[in-house]
This record gives sequence, C-alpha cells and structure tokens, in this order.
Amino acid sequence: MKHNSAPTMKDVALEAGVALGTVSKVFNDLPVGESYRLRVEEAARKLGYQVNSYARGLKTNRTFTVALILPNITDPFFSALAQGAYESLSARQYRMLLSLTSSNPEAEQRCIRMVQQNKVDGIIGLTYNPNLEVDPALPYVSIDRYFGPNVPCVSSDNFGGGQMAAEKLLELGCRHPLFLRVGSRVPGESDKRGDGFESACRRRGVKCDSLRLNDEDGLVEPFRAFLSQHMKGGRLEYDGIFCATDALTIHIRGMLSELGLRVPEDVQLIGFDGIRRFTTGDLYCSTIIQPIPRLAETCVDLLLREDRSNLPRLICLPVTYASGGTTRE
Amino acid sequence: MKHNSAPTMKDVALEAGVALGTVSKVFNDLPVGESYRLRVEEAARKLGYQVNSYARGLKTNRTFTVALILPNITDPFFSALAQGAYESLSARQYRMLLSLTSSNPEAEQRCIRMVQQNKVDGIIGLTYNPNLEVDPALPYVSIDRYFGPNVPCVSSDNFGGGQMAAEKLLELGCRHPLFLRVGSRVPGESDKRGDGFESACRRRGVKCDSLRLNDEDGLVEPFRAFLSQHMKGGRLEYDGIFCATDALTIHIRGMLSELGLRVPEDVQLIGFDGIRRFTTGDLYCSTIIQPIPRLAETCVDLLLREDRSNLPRLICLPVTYASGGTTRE
DNA sequence: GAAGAAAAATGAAACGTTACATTCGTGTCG
DNA sequence: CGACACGAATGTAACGTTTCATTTTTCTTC
Repeated sequence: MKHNSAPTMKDVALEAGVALGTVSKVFNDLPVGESYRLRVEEAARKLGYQVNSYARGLKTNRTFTVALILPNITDPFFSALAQGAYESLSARQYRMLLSLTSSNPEAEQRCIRMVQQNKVDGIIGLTYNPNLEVDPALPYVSIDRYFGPNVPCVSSDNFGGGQMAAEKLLELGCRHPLFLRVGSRVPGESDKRGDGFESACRRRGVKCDSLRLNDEDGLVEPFRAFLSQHMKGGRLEYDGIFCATDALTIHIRGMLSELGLRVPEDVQLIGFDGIRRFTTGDLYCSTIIQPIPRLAETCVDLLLREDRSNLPRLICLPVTYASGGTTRE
Repeated sequence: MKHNSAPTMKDVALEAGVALGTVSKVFNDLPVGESYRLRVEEAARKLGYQVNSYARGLKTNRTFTVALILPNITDPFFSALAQGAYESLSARQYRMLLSLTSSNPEAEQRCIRMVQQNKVDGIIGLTYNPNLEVDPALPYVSIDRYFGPNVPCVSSDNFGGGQMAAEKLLELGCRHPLFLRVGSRVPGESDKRGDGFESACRRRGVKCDSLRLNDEDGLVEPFRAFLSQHMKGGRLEYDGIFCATDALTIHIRGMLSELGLRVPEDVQLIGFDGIRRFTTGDLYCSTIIQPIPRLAETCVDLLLREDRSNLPRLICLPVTYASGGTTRE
C-alpha cells in the first residue's frame, strides 16, 4: 500500500492485474469475462474501493442527484412532500439535495444557482419568486406554481377541491358560505381553490363572500374586525367557512371559539391539505386531502422521464374530502 | 458560440482573452490584477458561466456538501433538526444532502455507502445500526448515540433532563412516580433519561417504578394491562408519569382519558423533546425541551471544525422544563 | 492447422477544474 | 543604462473516471 488516500480504479486495476477499462466495466455492469469480474470485485473489496462520483459526474454529466427546493422543512406539508420525494428518488438510486428558502425570493435564486453549480440532474422546486432564472437545459419540475409551457407543474386539483368543499358545505346545510385565505405574495395554483369554491356556490345559486387576510398584519385583529362586522344578533352571518389551508383552519377555529362560536354547531369549517396530527395521525379538521406522496412521486417521474420532448404542462392530481370534526356529519 | 453545452473556464478565458489560470483565480478570490478580474467577470456573465463543482471537487477533494442522515423527515423532532442543520450549513456555504433510513440498519449502511461515494465533506448521522461501517477518514458526528472515542456525539443532557422531570413531579406533589418508555432496538444517549429520573427519585427517597413498552406489540394493549394491574379502588397507583418522549406522552394521555383518568388532576405527565404544535407552536404537554437548533448547530460546528485533533467525545446540551398543561402548576 | 471473424481486454484521451512551475513585464538600484 | 528582483499572468500536469479506437485473445470454418 503506497498512498494513504482513498484507493482509485488504478489501484484496483493494479491489484487485480487487469486494465483500467476493465475495472470501469465491472462497476458499470458492462459485459466483462466472469473471471475478470471476480478478480476485480475481490481486489475492490480488499482495498475498500468506492466509486468517486465526482470523477464520474465530471465525465458523464450525470450525477444521480436531484435538488429539492422548499420554503422550509418544518411545515408538515413540506416535510411530507420531502419524505415522498426522497422515497421516490431513492427507489431509483437517486440522491436528494435539500435546499430551504424561507420563501425568500433571493434565497430561492441563490439556491438555484448553488444547485446548478452542483450539477444536479434536475430540480423539483416549490418556489415563489416570479422571475426565477433557471438554466433551461436543466430539467425542472415546479410544484404548485405554473411557470410556463416548458416547465411542468404538478399540483393537486385545487379547483376541484374548492368545488368539493362548497358542495360538501351546502350539502351539510350551509346557507351562507365564506371563503377565507391568507394573502400570498405571488399567485400559484392553490389560488384556484377559491375559484372552485365560488364557482360551485354560484352554480348552486348561493351567494358566496370571500376574505383575504394579510399575513403581514397578523391574522387575529383583521379577522376579529371582520367577524364583528358580520355578527347579527349574537350570531355570525356565515354558517360555513372554507379555509384555504388546514393551518388557517386551525387558527380560525381557535378564534371562533374564543368568541363563543361553536364549531361545527354554529359554523362549519373545511380546510385544505390533509395535514395529519403528530403521532396520532388523524386530521386536524374536515378537509380536502392532497395526495402528497403521489404529488412527490409524480414530480420525480416527470423529472426523470427519459423522453423529455412531450411533457405535460400542468398535472392536477385528484383530491378527496374527509371529515375531521369541524363539520356536522 | 461553438458548443451548446455549458460554458467552461476555457470558454471564459478565451472570451476574456486571458489564461485559464487567471479565470480560476478570479473564481477562487485569489489576487488578480483588477483589470483582469473585470474582464473575466464580464466574460463569465456574458457566457453565463457557472463553476462546475464536480470538476472542482475532483481536484480539491472538498465538495462543500454535508450529508444528514435521519430516520425520517416527517417526525417534528427530525424535521426541526434538519431545519437547524440546513441553516447552520448554508450560513457556511455548505449544501446538505439528505438521507432517510426509516431506522432500518441496512438502509443506514446503504446511505453511508452512497454518501461516501458522493464524497461529501462530512456526515451528521442519527442512526441505530450498532455496527455501522463508516470511513474513519470522513468526519462524522453522531446525534444521540455514542459510537466511541473518535466519533463525537452530540446530545441533550438526557440524564439532567430526567432528573429535572423527577424533581418537578415530586415538587408538584407526586408520591408515586412512574417512568415509561418504548423499547428501542439499540441503546442510545436518550436511555439516560430514565437513569436520571430514577436517580433523582432515589436521592429523594421515593420509590420509582418503570415500564418499558414494546412497540412491536403495539402500545395500547400492554399499557392497558399494566394499568389495570395497578388500579386500586378505581384510582391509579401512580400519580405522575415521566414519558421518554412527547409522542409517547400524547398516546398515554389519550389512553388515560379513555379510562376515565384525568390529566393532570389524577395523573401528571411530563414528556421529553419539546415538540411544538403545528401552526400554534405551543407544547403538546409539560415537557423537557431539547434545544434542537443548538443541537444542530453544534453538530455542524463540530463537523466543520478545522482542527480535528482534539474533538470532544460527548457533548450534552442543557435542557429546560416547561409546563404544557399536563402538570398541576 | 491456418486464416479470418468475432469477442473481449487494453490503454490513451478527455471531462473541467486547481496548483504549481514558468515566463513575462515592470520597476529599481548600482 | 544594464542587470536584477519582484509581482503577476501563463500554461501544463494532475484529479479519477468513462469512452472508444486498438490490440489481443478466442472461436469458427475450411
């Protein structure tokens, strides 16, 4: 043993008494005479050889690494997405580079740049920056945000989910539905939740109000103000609220009960996402469930598709409704 | 423009009319004449050049990438850890490769192998496999599991936290404490929680029972059986339970209330971890809080320390107690 | 058994960097 | 005014792979 540094293919070739190219073939599962393969494998084991994927990546321009860009990893929706993406990727022998942006457009751009330097094979991104610059040669799949015809976008059926929420609420006896969302910086596919909700109400001939809370102002005060405006004789004008996310639903439920309004007796609530409780795994509220693992898997499938000539522009995955105690059923 | 492939340093050098080495210096912040630097930067911008970190990694043996190995990313404790690790790493311009193992020893070994191939600069691992083979030349920091004198282990002060729980429970009037854990495959630092608890009880002259639930059998039935054995005239023999994790605490609280036992009136509960609720951010239960961001930051610090000659063997970070409604205070 | 074809192993070139030994140019001092 | 020294740019040799044009071996067939 001469060097104390990591053994290379050359060392293995020397040890096994074969040529460099032969060693390469063995580690790439290319046809090699059985006796050679055995000798090489033996030598590699003895030396503790491991392929250097940086050298390999340099030569082949494939790194078997995909970057996942998310706002954060603590939000259960994002962590479920990451878990799903990891599982789909590792099933195909891919590694996952995780980048977190705090929903900050500059951080998003920095991530993209950093990740492009790293020469990943593709990016799955859930980003808000409206004018991200990303190398068009690098496969990119966007979650929940449509960038244009040459970047596939994967999302749940937000419109359909909104309709579903409306129909459920009406079916459960609501007469005055309200749609509630917190204002996001930038339009995304999830805005269609409200569109679907309103469309279904209209079709059923029910008037539907909507309120957009500004998260910079804090949710609490503006919502209180809104509520007091819409109280008539101690009762809330609205008897059903569709909230754009489960997180919002939880907040709203808290605020309603502080004001003495009972859920679901006085007001029924439906959320969106299908986030589940830590350890018990049950839902926080009645909600439209996004198929998170399928969402992640679809992203990976699309990203790693061999034939990239005819990719779908926008994929909407079906959602389902489930009761979680904030509706009367 | 000749190639349609990504521009290289050679292209930049050609465009700027300087030598290859000069371009390299510019991108490594080495001293270069100002006029040259400007020319190179201009050319790079024009061509859209980005450093190829695979080529760089091959040459320098540094990749500015660290692997984080966790059982999963959906458990809030792990995702908080990942978030903290990401923040500490990205502050130092490092990228994070995430590997998930499902606590499966073979998956753990596969991860290590895969990650070693990828020539990361170091590994932060929260693993259970007792005989992991990891390249001793590769910096490794273990979370919560002591591997030996040459692998630094970062954990919370589990023993101290256990003591703290005992003291709190006794102070709040408990006379018959119980320690509850679910059996993990392999010993880790977190086992000391029970040791600390028992030691503090002993010192105060209080008898302390302990129960180890086997998670393969399911928690529910064995715990029910245990409870019924320890009921005396409709009252539980134990008036305070220290659960080894918050997750367990939540389960236990559910089972107790199903049996008509009130928390905290009849039984007080203290958990461990300091997991916080989705969106509201408050605690699930009275608990010993682990300083998760500091835990993560410490791992990164230790891993990226220049001088690796004199690393601490075992670091215990201080924990704190906070009430979360499952104790009487 | 020799010649030719097919199959398989070989080894050199290239991938895009960095690092180092060279060369070049400028300014200083005798 | 020439020689020297110093700083700065240059260009080449690695880094550890893959790939492909060669060479070598093996097998057919007459």
